[in-house]
Amino acid sequence: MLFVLSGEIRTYLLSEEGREVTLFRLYPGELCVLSASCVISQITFDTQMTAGSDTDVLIIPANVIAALKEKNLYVRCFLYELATKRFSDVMWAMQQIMFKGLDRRLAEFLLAEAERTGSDTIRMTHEQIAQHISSAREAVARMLKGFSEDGLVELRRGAITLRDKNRLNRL
Amino acid sequence: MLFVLSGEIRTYLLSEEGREVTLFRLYPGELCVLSASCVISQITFDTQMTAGSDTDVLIIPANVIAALKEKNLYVRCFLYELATKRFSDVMWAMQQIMFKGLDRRLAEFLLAEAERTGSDTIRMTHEQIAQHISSAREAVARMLKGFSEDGLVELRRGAITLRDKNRLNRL
DNA sequence: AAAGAAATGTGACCTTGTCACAGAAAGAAA
DNA sequence: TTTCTTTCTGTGACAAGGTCACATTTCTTT
Repeated sequence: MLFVLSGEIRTYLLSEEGREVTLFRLYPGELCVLSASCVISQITFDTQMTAGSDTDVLIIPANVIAALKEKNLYVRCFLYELATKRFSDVMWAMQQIMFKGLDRRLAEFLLAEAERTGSDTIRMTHEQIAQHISSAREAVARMLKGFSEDGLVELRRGAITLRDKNRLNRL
Repeated sequence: MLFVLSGEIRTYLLSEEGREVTLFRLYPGELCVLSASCVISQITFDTQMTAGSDTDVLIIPANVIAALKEKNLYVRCFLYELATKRFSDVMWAMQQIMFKGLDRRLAEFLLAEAERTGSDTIRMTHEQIAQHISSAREAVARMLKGFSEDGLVELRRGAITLRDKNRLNRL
């Protein structure tokens, strides 16, 4: 089981062909049980995790968790509760991917990133953005170009500056 | 909270525009907590349910569940455990939808239905099949036509008969 | 039979993912 | 600085599958 101290962890599904679907991201202070699928038998799927930046994590070994889970009902309950919380995160991602067009997803992501980092300039490559919104690099590049032509954003290599947040919001 | 006595319940997400994404199906003897999102605060998304055939269900009122959950830790744990089980179901559906082509999804669905009902003739409309595999009726119709031209299935109004399960499996 | 409803067929179009490169910008090595 | 290499980004062609708008067909009901 993981506890994030610093940095950022992205959790995603990986298909046989190598396609990725991002489920959620973990930030400092967050705890995640999906890596403990060996302990929680109800979790029958596999997920991948990768650090988006330099990251410190505490790893609690599976056998420790398993022992605690057997001994203490509160721990057991807590673990399931955590899993259920992630369930909701995943459902949010699923609705985004299934129901919203790429333009909205991209706009929402850019706005959320600006909010999170406290800066209107997002230092990320198209590739990274594509991973986060579960799309393809080329599609993101084309969409960003469109945004840029509409004066919504300004593009530089490795960075995107938001120029008109209101109109981005209106998508 | 729902307990299915007979029939079949389909649980799905509904978008603002009316698109549906099927999450899982419930059969007799199964219990589902997603309808109890008011009781389990970690569940922050909404789902829809619809009966696929005449169905009998036991409905356990939210306040009963809520009371039990507060009083008894085992009950609380059990509820979260159920939610986690559904989490896995949903992840399975998600992988199907995101990673597999329509041909495979359709073939797998037909084979699974034949298995489940014990008959090689599946009595369903294209519309219903499309709902179950979260696709569009027209796409299913076209794909079935292809299958039929390849001699994999035989089509009649309201029913599909599997003619070559081996080749369907090989998709 | 006739009318109506339900199921299916079809073509056109749009979005987005995929593939295959080409060009540009930044860093590293010389 | 020049050159080489890596990392980004841009672009066109294509395919899958969802959407829309109807046309047809088949079944039910009256």
